[in-house]
Amino acid sequence: MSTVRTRFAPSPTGYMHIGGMRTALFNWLWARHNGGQFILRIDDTDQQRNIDAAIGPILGAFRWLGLDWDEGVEVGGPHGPYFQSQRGELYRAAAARLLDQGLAYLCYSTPEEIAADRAAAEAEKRQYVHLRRSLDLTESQLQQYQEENRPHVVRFLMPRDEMIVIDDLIRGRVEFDPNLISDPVIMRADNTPLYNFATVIDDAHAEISHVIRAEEHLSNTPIQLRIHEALGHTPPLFAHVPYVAAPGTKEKLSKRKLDKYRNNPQFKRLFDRADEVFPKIGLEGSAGLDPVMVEYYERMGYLPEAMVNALARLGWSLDDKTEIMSRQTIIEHFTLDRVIKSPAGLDPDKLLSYQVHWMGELSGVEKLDACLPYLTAAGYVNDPPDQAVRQFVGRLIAALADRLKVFSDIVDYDEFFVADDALQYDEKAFEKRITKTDDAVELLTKFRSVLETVEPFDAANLETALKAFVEEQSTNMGRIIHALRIAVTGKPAGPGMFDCLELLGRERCVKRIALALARVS
RNA sequence: GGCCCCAUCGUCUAAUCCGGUUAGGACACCGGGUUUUCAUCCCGGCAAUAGGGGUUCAAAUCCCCUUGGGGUCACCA
Repeated sequence: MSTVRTRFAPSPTGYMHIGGMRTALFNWLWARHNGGQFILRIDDTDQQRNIDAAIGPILGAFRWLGLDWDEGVEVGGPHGPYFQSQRGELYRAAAARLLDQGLAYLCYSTPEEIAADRAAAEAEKRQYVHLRRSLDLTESQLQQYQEENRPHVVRFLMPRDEMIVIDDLIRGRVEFDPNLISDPVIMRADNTPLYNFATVIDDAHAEISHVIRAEEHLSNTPIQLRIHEALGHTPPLFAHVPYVAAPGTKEKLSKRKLDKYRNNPQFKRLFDRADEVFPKIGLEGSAGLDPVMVEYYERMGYLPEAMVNALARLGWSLDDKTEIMSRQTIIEHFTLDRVIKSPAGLDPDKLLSYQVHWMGELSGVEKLDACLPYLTAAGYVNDPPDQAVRQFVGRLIAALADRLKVFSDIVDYDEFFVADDALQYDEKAFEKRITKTDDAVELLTKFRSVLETVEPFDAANLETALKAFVEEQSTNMGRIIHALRIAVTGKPAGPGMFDCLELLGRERCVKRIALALARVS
């Protein structure tokens, strides 16, 4: 039994797409499930200028999600280098071999000639297939061209004799007619390789056992299969996973359609949230980080556990009911035969429900450490936060409980950090609960005096005090508690009222009530 | 357009390979309960085999056609 070796080979584009991440995850999962290796290679056949900036966010996404790689960029390994741009010799040698054996040929057809051939075919309503004109060149012509240094590419000579059969691990048996496939260019005129060629060399060289990739590569597979054979490789097994669709659609999720997604009801909420949260923490908003990127979720404060759980469930299931799965559980059960064939739309609501679950597994300290950076970035607390801040935020997080769904939610609770006279009020709620509730002012005024004497000033004791107060005034909780909440926090919703009071402390509560009272008149 | 892939609740999916389920679960939504608010939590409800032909005692499941969606046809990856 040979080892399972999978790979993910992103091009250095500077961002990590959600769909690509899901494909990477499946590769990683399959390797881990089988105790094999996962390789991270960079497909930069086009020379890249700022490679570090271009791969940084990609590696960052892998690290965030905890997808480690056994060989590849940064970690090295026995099959390096792991940048295609540094493997030129390998490709040139392979091309030379193919040329020697007559399995590839120099193609001198100019782009104009090819365009003309294509136009002619179209005019006759015939399917265009590359004409192999250069095969008809005489020995002397070839020699002459070579002496002239005439520009040429190398084309792989597609064997036309039999149907190409792919036994795809996900899609089953798929057949292609080679007579319909043009001889692919494998080396450009500048002697650099094309993807279809480079990937074959690299996969074989790295002894990749399973090529798990997006289904748009299915039509490249017959070519790659034949190139593998021509080179004498045992081809890897192929598994083509469906693409990830935009929420509620069957359309492939694409960064080029961002503007359209702003009108997608589910995505719209994510964009809006980005515009709300990111500027507060010194980022650009949805124009800089959008929900097609993995980084969006990281910056927003989603948990890697939630993301992995959600991504794994996109096109794969464990059984008929298991939804919540840890990384270990997923690794244990992940198999390619349970990957579905049809595209799946990312569902932000479902992602959030996983998030709520995994957030619930965290300890207070873990939440604290994750929330603090948001508060310092927003300027709500000192940087670095001192012990008093840590303690206060820790208590706030405890009071927030399940209300904190993603870490960045913490910046919504500015009322616990701003100066009393800078408190923002929800005007509608203020009006309803204070201005237009006839005895609110009176009750607030009286209860303020009570607050001045409550000792100790903690939630339990405050609750007792308020109950006694309500009884004494022959009123009910509802008459005062809402008014109190608005007066003290400015908002109609939030943590338990008594927790809010305790958190703020006597002095601030008393002052805020006075401030609110002053607003009425 | 050629070639290839796909098709179950609004969404993610189970059951499809190997025909027999009241077509199951989750998210969302709606209703109820818990809660001082919000959030959580608990209970209940709504809701699907794209259409048409076959084969069969029996079809979501096998076959064919139609329709719809998607991918791909580069000196991109």
